[in-house]
Amino acid sequence: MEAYIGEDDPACHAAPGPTARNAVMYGPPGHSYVYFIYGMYHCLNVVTERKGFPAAVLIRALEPVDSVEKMIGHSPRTPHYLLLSGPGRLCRSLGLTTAHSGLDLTGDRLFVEDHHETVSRVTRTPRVGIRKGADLLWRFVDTSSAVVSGPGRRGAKIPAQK
DNA sequence: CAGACGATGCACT
DNA sequence: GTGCATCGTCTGG
Repeated sequence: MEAYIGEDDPACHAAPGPTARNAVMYGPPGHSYVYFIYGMYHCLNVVTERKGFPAAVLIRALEPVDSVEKMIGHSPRTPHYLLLSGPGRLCRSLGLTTAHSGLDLTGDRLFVEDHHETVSRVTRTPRVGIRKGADLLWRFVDTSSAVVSGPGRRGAKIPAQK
């Protein structure tokens, strides 16, 4: 995941100030922010800060635990171990679009569950795919999960699918 | 209203 | 390693 924090973060969608697109980032935390990029991909974010302060974390990868067949249906040509690896693929495999933006993630349409799992090791790296703000180490990788997303992650090792 | 560009992924060399 | 697909959003006129 990657953090995008406030109007002072040059890579944050809220850097230009409030617009129609980033409005949800100014809303209450715990809500989804899905945006459309490069004419063909969507990216999923979670709004993290209080209402009025624009910040969110971009979800770059998740570990598939269920409904893998459905994901394959959305991404027929994607190798199974990469279904949720990469923000664009992740949204495509889950069928997420801008129609899923602004949803309460404690609701029942799109939500986050607490399974009381802990991450043993987290590595900080520069954020991927941006020009501005590239010096900030605001990308956080679960080192225990070998699925690593983003350009230049060549040779990333993938854990066995369950 | 036109033009530039991007928090990407994938095919191809 | 390079290039391209493809379009919503923002900026400037």
